[in-house]
Amino acid sequence: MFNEYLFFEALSDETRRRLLLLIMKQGELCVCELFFALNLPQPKISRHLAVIREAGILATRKEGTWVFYRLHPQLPLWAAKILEMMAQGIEHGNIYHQDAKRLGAMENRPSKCDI
Amino acid sequence: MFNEYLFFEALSDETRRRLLLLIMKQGELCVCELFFALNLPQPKISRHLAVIREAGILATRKEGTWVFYRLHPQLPLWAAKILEMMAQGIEHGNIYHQDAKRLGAMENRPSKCDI
DNA sequence: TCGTTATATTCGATATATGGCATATAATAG
DNA sequence: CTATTATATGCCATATATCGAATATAACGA
Repeated sequence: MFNEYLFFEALSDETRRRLLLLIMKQGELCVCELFFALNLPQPKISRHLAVIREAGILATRKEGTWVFYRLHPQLPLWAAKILEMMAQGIEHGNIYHQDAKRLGAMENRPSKCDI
Repeated sequence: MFNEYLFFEALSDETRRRLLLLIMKQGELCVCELFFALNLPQPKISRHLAVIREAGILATRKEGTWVFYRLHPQLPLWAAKILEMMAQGIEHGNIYHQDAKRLGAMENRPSKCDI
């Protein structure tokens, strides 16, 4: 069940907030897209995603070698609202804009493939 | 100006969430009341309050030797809403109940003195 | 099978946070 | 002034988080 301690811990790191904002904006993203957008070492992305996932905030879906992350469907309402408010409050920061921009410039995105 | 990094950092510690919940519920509390309610060493209370205050979440008012803490009046709306949702999401936990109970049992509370 | 791509994990070093205890400061009363 | 109460801070030990680099795993195609 959902653990408030892990939830707030997950939000306390900027890299994790960057990941969350992108995922929330796009609905679902695979690791390589997040990796490309944030322009950080892949193991770092992977580890931070694991922290968010283990907090119950993200769910995953596998498709071949890709792993897609999305908001967890059973996320408590109050937690979902906090994430919404967080996005609203911070999305105007430069870092988040740059992430979105890089993602937009990415070619051959798995999300956009028709399989 | 308000710093999102410090804001989420402040929410990531349980002692600080306990302090915030009590202050939000009561409107304003002095350190000795929070100290009594949480039943933790006074320096610990003081330092955690400082973290929340330095994050721009709390404002203080001095009255003699007492220092009263309340939500900062210029808290951004999105941040205030996050605090509300946080309270809603976690207030049913045992720890928070016990804090409120101890506070209720405290005698000679500065807040309740007529000066 | 081997090689490639995508993702996750381990390890060890370093940074940051937290805690306890003692002490400092500040305000007030006598 | 001194003593007392309320609050804050300094110092140091310890716990926890984060990082980079290397490596492991997993799925797929040739």
